[in-house]
Amino acid sequence: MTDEKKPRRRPRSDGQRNRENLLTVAKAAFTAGEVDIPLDEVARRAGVGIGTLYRHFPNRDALIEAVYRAELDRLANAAPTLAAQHPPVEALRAWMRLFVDYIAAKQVIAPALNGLVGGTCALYAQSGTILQNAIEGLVSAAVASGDINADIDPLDLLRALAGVSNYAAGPGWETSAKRLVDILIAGSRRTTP
Amino acid sequence: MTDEKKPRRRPRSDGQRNRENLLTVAKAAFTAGEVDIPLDEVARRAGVGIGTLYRHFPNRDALIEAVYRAELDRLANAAPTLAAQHPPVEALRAWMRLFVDYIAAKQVIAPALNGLVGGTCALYAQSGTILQNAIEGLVSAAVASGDINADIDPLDLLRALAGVSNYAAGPGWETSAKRLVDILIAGSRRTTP
DNA sequence: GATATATGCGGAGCATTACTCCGCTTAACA
DNA sequence: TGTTAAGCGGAGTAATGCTCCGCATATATC
Repeated sequence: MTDEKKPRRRPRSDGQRNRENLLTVAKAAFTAGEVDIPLDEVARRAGVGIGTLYRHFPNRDALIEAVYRAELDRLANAAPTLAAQHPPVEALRAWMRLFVDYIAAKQVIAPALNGLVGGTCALYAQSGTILQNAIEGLVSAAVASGDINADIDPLDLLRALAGVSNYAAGPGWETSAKRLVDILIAGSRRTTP
Repeated sequence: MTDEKKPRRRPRSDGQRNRENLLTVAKAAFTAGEVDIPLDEVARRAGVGIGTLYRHFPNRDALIEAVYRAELDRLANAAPTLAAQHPPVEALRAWMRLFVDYIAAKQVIAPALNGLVGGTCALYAQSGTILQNAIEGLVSAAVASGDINADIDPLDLLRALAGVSNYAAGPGWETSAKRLVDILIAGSRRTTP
């Protein structure tokens, strides 16, 4: 049934190079706040035709997802490291702060999510899974150690943070977001009977 | 300096009626999840020309803001009532839950915010002020009564809730959001020394 | 090297949609 | 009932997402 044909040829080198160029240009544009940049313009800056762009990324969302996938991976990969270095609750706190830092520094994830969540939730669902797994590991460890409540849904924490990042604006935003991290942690703590 | 000319005539009745129709249709569409509905279609459903739509609402954002302004007002107006009926912390909790209910029932605020926050933050800033005032009143009362921490920024709570509403999806969302309310309240509580 | 061919390139062209412009209509006022 | 300006309507414009298909070229074979 699964008639997967092994590719007979190696992928063409120029194809991969163009793909890289497109991702680089798109990431730069999104980071600079040009979330609504016309795709023609992305193709032009990358020095390829519009057709090439659409072959690599069948629509706008696909391009955006590809750009952020790498970023999200890096964020997710930090989770195990932190878990190894800190006690559970502090690892969770550290990761959440890292999340904030990440958004603050790059200002990349938030604006992109905005344009997407409305239409195709699929993107968020797919990319989000990576982050979900990351935070779930941290939370379950903290639950196991008895530090935080068992009925915490890790996704709730993630959603709250992502939400705050949406409205990131003004200079005081970052400290405000970190305050929220502390509130969330405190609110998740197991009420010592 | 303020050369405000008193309008010489009363506004035309059909003008107001058309405006109402447009708002009604737009609200219905947005509530039904058709956030990306073409404006021509809105005009058509309202039985007016596209030109009429654009005279009343110079662009898409203006229409969306007008639709939600009324909703937000109702939400904000509930705050004083709740404050009169409950002790401070419970009033705050009740209002936050109401916020969630509101979004859950209407599914109106969230998808609209999505399409907007990215581009023009002005809308959120303007409409948001209404909600900001509402929650600030509740929070400061709870601070005054000594129930919650003084360094809580009401906006943080609001942002977290709004954020969760952005990713509202799936059946279990509402209960999840209410759990978050409790987490936020618990995390805001003054640590009794 | 030379040849064959699949893989990838490129941009003209189509469809959709936000927004404008201006002549016509009609409600408000005398 | 006549005058007038506020308001109506939709054809038209510009911008943008996306498709299609002939052409170019990197890869594999001899």
